[in-house]
Amino acid sequence: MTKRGQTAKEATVADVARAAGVSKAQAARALGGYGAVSEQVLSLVVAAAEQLGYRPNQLAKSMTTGRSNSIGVIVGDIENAHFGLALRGISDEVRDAGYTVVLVNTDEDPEAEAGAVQELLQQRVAGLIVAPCSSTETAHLESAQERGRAVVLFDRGIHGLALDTVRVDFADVALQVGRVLLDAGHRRVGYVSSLRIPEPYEHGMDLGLSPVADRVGGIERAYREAGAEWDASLVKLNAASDDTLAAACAELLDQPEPATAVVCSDSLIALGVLGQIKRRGLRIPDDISVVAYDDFLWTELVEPPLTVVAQPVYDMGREAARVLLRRLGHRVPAEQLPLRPHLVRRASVGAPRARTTTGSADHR
Amino acid sequence: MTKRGQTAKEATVADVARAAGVSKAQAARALGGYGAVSEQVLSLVVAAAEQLGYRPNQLAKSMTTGRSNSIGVIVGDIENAHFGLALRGISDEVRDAGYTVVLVNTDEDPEAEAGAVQELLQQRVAGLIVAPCSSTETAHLESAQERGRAVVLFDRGIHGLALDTVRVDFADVALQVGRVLLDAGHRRVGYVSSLRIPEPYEHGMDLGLSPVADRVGGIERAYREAGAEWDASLVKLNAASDDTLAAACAELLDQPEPATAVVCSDSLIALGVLGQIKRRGLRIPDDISVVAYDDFLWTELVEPPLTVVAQPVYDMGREAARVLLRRLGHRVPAEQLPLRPHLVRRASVGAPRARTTTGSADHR
DNA sequence: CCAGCCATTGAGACCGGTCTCACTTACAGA
DNA sequence: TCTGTAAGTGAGACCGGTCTCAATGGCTGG
Repeated sequence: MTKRGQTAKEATVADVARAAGVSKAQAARALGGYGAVSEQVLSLVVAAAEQLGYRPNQLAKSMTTGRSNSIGVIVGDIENAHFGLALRGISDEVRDAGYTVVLVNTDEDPEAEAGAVQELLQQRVAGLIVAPCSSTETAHLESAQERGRAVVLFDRGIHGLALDTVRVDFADVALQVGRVLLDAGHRRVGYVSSLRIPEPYEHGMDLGLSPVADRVGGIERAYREAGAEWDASLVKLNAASDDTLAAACAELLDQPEPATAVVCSDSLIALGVLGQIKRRGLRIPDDISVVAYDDFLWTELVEPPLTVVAQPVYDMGREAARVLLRRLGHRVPAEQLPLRPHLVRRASVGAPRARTTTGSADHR
Repeated sequence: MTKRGQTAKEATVADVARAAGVSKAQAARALGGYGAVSEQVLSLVVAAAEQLGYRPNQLAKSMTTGRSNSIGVIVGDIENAHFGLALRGISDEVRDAGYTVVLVNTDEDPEAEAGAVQELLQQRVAGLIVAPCSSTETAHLESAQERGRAVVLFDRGIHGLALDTVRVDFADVALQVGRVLLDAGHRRVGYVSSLRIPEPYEHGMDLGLSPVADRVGGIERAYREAGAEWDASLVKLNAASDDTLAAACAELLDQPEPATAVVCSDSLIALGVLGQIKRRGLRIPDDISVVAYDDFLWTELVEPPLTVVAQPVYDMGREAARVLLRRLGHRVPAEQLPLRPHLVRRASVGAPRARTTTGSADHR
């Protein structure tokens, strides 16, 4: 019954044709469900295929047709639940259209990202969904686009690139975040993100179409509109590793005039920041207030529950996949999934501690 | 400079050969780095390739050589940080050997899993790493094995299948967990897992080489050795969705003699169980003790910090990849990564509440 | 009864690489 | 000078599908 040979050669159309006593062309037609095939030939071929355990070779199919059935997904860090969930959305949506997902993790490294694009293009994926780790180094994406490959950007857009981008607009919700902190009385609010940027953040710096731009901009605007002071030096980017994150926290917390509130750009950052806060023995929200982006289950279970900005990550993934599929000529629902973030107020934001103005921190 | 045509035909070896004025065979040799090629031809070809923007077609390469450069990974739920992290390990290890990862999410559905195996086999992946969602339905994995494809099982093994399996041995640590609960005075300890099993759990049921078997077995053994009572009906499997998880929690908590401790099979389950506990207004560890498998950052940040069994998930992923690569004839470090789990005692285990023996729950 | 149309069929080219094989040429050793 | 060896080269088969094209045969309308 079962072949013993380890390198069991797979049966090919030619094998099936031979077994069924018809031409290769006819067997291929019967198997592939195209062209004209008589009942008789059909059943002969189907029986032979069954008997030989024929399984079409997707590689050969892709090669001849030029159409691939896989799409490439490039993310900075699958460990990040944000991407995990998005990936799930992509995967679910794309599967219905008959595609599989080739995943590459870049560790938030632009070079690795460029390499991944190359590799996936060589693998002739039908299209690419990329969560770019840099808003500035984009040559590889442009080149992919130029080669006529469908590319969809996820989360982060890039100015001046005519690439489809799926991202949610954080302007409003970020403004809300700013106001919440402002109203609570905070004047020194930190922002921590893993976004790659060559230099430290400054006022009005172009962060591309990154959500970070929206989010920082929103807070800034809230303060500006209220005529309140806003310190851009408390925006800490490049916190992609444990070390850099720790450094960012140190800069925010271990200074004469520490931040009294910190906004975390995603749940992974939040986890790290929370750890740093805990290590210093600071209490939330008495000593420091915290707001995080992404509403994952655990944010409600920590003490105190975190005030967060919820975003429909799963649907964002689906939407990215839909945009891509559309570009590939598939029929997908025309309406766009509503991708609106909203603020979930819980208990991690409070009034800043009354401090002496002498500038010497009094904790620890 | 850049082609305008959208369907920009990619340059082929033949194109390069023509441009360089050499034969296709020579161009291929120069480009592929095999066979004998003179300096002169080499530079001519390289220049021509450069100029045409030649990019090898991985599909064609795989087809002719029969060697694919992608490996398939099938998991039940990428959303689960456990798999996310493992995937990362796999991805990192495999990339060094020049492979990419094709990922399929099965939603813990055995049928979807079987379909995924088919699909990936048709795509001619070099090998498969599967975290099987069932310990009983395994025909698709056997068949893949029989076809001479390398298959490595992750997390869950299957009795009687000669498949390489990467899993950690939980026997010792599970015994520890059992003793900790026993010593704290618990007599009714629940276990919640998403493992698919046709019927409810019973004493001595064969759960295959699933970690759940180890874990439940360890607790059971601790109680047996101490001559203490152990109620197998408190083992709740099949809790793969929000609903089934809620149902399992209801069965454990909303009964005359509720469980006084609950062990969560993974972090996703723990998140769900914690939510259910919170909803009921129960307090940890006063009203109920909790132990969870997988030590993710958030488990230390909840109140109280969770007592957990830590396992080297990332390394497990790497090890699975290594086993697979070895099977594919690659050289990888011979020693096996040590995959030892250990108990991290934090504050979520305490003594069960003294209860009246009348059997009426007094919470709420 | 014959042209015309259509369903069915097989031969063979093609996709873009790899690789075998035969052939040429250069050079070393005898 | 002759032979043996090795490097360099090109022609063409091959992988496993798809698809074009021409040929065949049955059936219909005039």
